[in-house]
Amino acid sequence: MLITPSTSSIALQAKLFRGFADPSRLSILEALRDNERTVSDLVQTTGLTQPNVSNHLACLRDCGLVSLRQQGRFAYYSLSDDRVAELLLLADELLADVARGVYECTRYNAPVEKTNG
Amino acid sequence: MLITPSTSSIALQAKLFRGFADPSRLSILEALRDNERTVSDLVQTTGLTQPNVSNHLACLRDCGLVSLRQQGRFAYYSLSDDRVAELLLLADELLADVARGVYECTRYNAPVEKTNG
DNA sequence: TCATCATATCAGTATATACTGATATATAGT
DNA sequence: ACTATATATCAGTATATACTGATATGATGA
Repeated sequence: MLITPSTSSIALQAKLFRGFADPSRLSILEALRDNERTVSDLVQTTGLTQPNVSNHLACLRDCGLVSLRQQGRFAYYSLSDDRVAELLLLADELLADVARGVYECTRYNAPVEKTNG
Repeated sequence: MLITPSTSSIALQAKLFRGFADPSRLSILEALRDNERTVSDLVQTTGLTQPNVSNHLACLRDCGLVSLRQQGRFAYYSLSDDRVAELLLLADELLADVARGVYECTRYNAPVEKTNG
């Protein structure tokens, strides 16, 4: 896209939203909504592989959405800011009204989800 | 990722956030924040090509983030819900505090931006 | 030191998707 | 009907990135 004076802040915002724009990262964020969790906690909760969870956590951390508290062998992750949960909540509410539209949005599908086999 | 009872709502939310998670779509949403706009308006404002703008608008519309009012040859687009603007605002505020982290997030780059040439 | 556990990182692959250029559709004016 | 204008759609390409399996790192305990 064209580069304008305000482009960089737009790009930043897009990056921020990309933190939320993936089912795996979202399920991690959801799991962190009430409690801090270890990586293996999150692996159990989300069903993702451990490297995958770690990778998403690194992204979320780089982007400032989650914080890390290291204790011995364990890495405790938590939401870094109340507004992360607020954004999730607001999205929930918006979704309640536009859900039908989102359901029918076939233009950009979520990544294909593999069933066992 | 693993499919659980709550997966589908997570997937929906991820789709919703993907509407916001692209610089081009964000600049369109920003342009719509105060006024409804025609497609060619948006082409001018964003510097994107017309097919590209139309494509993003179709996505945003399918996902319920923008509304269309057709009038003759012109298509007037606007934000479909106040909460879309609210989400943008909340992200702005969050960004103000985590901007440094987002800047340094090299894990997932924004799509390469082409300069003239 | 050796084994185990928790987590992070790496290489490679497959897929999703943002973009362009060409073209189709539709409306308005002459 | 013809032209111009506004927008949508299509085919094709390039890139970003989510994922897996293997491996590295680092802490704990025997």
